[in-house]
Amino acid sequence: MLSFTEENYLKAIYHLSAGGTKAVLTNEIAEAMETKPASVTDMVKRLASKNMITYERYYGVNVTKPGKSEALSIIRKHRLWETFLVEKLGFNWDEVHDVAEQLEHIQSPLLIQKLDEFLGFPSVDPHGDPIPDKHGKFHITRQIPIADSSGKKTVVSAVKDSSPAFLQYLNKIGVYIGVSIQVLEKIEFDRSVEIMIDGKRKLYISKEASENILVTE
Amino acid sequence: MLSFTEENYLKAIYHLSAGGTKAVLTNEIAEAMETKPASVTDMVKRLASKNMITYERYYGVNVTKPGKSEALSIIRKHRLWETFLVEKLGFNWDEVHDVAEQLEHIQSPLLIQKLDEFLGFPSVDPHGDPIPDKHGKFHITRQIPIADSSGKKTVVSAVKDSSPAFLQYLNKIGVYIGVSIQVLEKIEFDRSVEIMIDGKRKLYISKEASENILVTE
DNA sequence: ATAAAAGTTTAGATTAGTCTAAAAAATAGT
DNA sequence: ACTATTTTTTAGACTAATCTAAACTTTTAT
Ligand SMILES: [Mn+2]
Ligand SMILES: [Mn+2]
Ligand SMILES: [Mn+2]
Ligand SMILES: [Mn+2]
Repeated sequence: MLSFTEENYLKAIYHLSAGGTKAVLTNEIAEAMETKPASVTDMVKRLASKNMITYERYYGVNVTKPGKSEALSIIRKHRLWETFLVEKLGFNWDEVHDVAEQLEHIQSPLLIQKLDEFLGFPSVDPHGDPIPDKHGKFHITRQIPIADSSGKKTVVSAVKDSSPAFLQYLNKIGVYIGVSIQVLEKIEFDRSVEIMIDGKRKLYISKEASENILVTE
Repeated sequence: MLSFTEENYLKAIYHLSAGGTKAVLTNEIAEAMETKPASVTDMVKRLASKNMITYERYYGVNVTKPGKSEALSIIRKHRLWETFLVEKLGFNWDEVHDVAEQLEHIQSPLLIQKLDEFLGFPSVDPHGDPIPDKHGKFHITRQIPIADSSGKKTVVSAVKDSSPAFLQYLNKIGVYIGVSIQVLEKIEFDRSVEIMIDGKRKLYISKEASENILVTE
């Protein structure tokens, strides 16, 4: 049984490890968790003693198999709750993250099973992120930033940055999951991109914005 | 901002004070919270310093106006979540309490507003308990144990004990909120009661059981 | 009225999670 | 190869929430 705080650390570590594929450093964790490195050292020892990660002094941590499974369960809950908030309660996609950060810690397998069923076993959350199934499996669809797309008409399938600030900007310019989008021109000077949204609105977006709007290749 | 633990203490104190009407003793709180009296003394000092209760040494605590409002908000959340679990996710009424104990601590006024709306602004939870509105107001319908009812046909409107053990027994004998019920005879020997359920099933229930099945007078 | 019992509080310790400051190890630069 | 910088760890302290054991009030019973 992990505590609330341990769950948050483990999830952050899992994300930083790119799905458990690489070692994660103390300072990275401290930055992600907005705590001090000294606190991280304490916590990684605790998580290591619970076999969620392996820890080697001065080197970093790796997520173990049980750690991955635990992290995926938390991510599953987070994304199911986000889906519930948008699909059933009528939240906007920029309002759900903080509430889901709380809801993801509720302990009840029955609740998650019933919620999943109630939502019709969704495979992606409101930001286009995949929802792991109860065994931690999910489809990794190749998603690329629009700037790297071919220039043909495609469809927005996810956003990389889910911060309210970015999502609210997307609301303003009419970009959402499922909208048609086409890259008309890439400006060499500042790497900004001219796009056509929904086949009718033309506008320029910054390099940063373009890197956070993803389409399926 | 109260912590998770402070919220639980405050709610217990509010319930023990019968809605904020009487003083509550240290040992009562310790028993309700399954902690030791020494821990309660510490906690009531904290809650008093946050103006949720007033505390007088060796005498007990009283819930303040802001304390009542806070407690009612937690109770509102608890009962809305229980209603959600039963009405929308298909939980049985004996499965919801422990999950609601967790969900009641989620902090998001928007969430509760939207949940209330999604549920159609319910006024009672799955156990017949009233749900306070956003201002903490609720209807106190006079509910009495069936044994004290007139002997005419009435309708079960609430249960006093919401423990899984009791609710599962009620499931077994076919008693639920809204079922028709009639007291046929009160046995003098052990105060057990013969009842007619749904106009067709006759059976005996114990004094204890009869005291926990409530009808509207 | 005094002693015994019951109830409550204080004192001191423990654990989780955090911090600052200092020490130690790893890395980079000359 | 040696020094300087960066990164990480340790040591020691703090708060919230808990406990046990001892001390103190209040209540009850003779
Ligand atoms: Mn999120
Ligand atoms: Mn998301
Ligand atoms: Mn309940
Ligand atoms: Mn209830």
